[in-house]
Amino acid sequence: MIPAIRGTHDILPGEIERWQRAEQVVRDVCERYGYREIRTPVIEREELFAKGTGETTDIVQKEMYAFEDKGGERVTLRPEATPSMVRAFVEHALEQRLPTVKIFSLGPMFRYERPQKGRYRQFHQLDVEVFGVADATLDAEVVEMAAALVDALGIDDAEVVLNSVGCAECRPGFSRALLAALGDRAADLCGDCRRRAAVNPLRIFDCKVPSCQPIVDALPHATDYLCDPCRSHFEATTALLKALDVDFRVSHRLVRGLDYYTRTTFEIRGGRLGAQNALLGGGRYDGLVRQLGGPDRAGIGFAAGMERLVLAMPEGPGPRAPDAFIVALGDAARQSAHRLARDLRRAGLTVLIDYGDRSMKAQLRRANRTSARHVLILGEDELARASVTVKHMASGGETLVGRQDVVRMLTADPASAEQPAPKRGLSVLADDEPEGGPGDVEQPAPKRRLRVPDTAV
RNA sequence: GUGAGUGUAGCUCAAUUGGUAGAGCGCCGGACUGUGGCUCCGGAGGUCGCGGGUUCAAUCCCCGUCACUCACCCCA
Repeated sequence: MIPAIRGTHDILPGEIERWQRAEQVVRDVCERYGYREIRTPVIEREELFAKGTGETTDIVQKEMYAFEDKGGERVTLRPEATPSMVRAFVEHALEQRLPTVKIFSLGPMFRYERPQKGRYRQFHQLDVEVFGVADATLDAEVVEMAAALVDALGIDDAEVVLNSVGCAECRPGFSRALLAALGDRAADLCGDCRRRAAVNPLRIFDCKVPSCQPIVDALPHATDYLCDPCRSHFEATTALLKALDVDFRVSHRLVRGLDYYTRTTFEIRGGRLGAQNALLGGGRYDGLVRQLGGPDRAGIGFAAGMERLVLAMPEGPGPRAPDAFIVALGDAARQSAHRLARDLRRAGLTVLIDYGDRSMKAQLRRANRTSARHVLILGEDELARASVTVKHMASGGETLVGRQDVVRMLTADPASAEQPAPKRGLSVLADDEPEGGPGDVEQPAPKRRLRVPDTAV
């Protein structure tokens, strides 16, 4: 056997249903907030992340799948989405095409890290970005949307954490204040923290080493060192968030690991996730577009870890039960059975059938395992009478139905009659008959509701 | 990159103080010549992660290695 690459994983039937549910919710929420989907390549120039994500970050320094391609180009599998989104925004002048540039993307990211719970080498992110809007009302809306997303996924033990890390004007002052406050206690910090103090003092707040905690607790807070514009931006953000009834906690210890963040940063943390408890994280990055060679435009967004969202989501329904399972007995019946399957499928039903010459018992056992609502038995008797035995699995009841009436009988069940609108493009052959087939005693489970696209703008 | 724990049937796990392995679930079949789910009976399925060492003999002991899990780190 050739096993999967470390840190990658297959999403199998049984688990994929959760993913599909998560992706559906994600798309719905994004659409409701006015975001348009874009898809960017998983491979980019290495330079994009060196400049975008930041040369000093661990992501760029040691986690990228970077290599030289056959043309001698330095390329890399993307470790995160934001720089690609910025690139696409600039490269296609999206601000000329969209009224407001609110875009989202869903796809795999790659980081060479040691796998653990909620962390993989190939993982998937939802990425949400807005370009060209500097106003604090957007900061609040983005955070509120992130909270709404988590809520819509049914994750109820999540916590919104907020902070402001200032801007290019005021952050250097804060860094100096940090170092000053540290003073000679810097020597008592752990090795990592001493390294952070030299490279990126803000990250000292991230430390979990117990011996560092008293020192870190005594450090000044970023929000006390904001310049006037940053302060009022933060105040406006928190005020609107309160007005929007978003529960959040301001934590001066929330510092994000990427270099480009300015002003608002936030994170949503969830339970049952182990150490990697950040469901999503993001913030404002007003200098990034320009830094990547674009116009001077504000930016804000967040990325959510799909694996983590799926992990934190409550259990949902399993796969949809098939409408029918066809049992064919004998070679003569088998061809007819496949024609019946085709006709029912054309009418929009989910229909399964067994293959090969298996006993009736074996076929029924398989039918039972698929939770099919009906079993359609087609043997020599039925063939001779041009009919089909329709067995309702839940009750065990059977009726002999004329071959030409089977489609109508199964499509006319009361549950699907409740939803007359859907099945776009499928009903070519189906409902040319009047409603209400032959008296149908069966009471099948209701069909899953089809989603009606929200066309409101 | 560091640390700890774990690798035995498709899945969840036993056992052997060193004598080459079992259960439950699942799968296939039978009891029921064309009727599932329950029950009973039978069957298939294992390089005991991989490599080396010690030994008459290793799934068990030793060394190495790989993988998985969790944590550090980092981050979604």
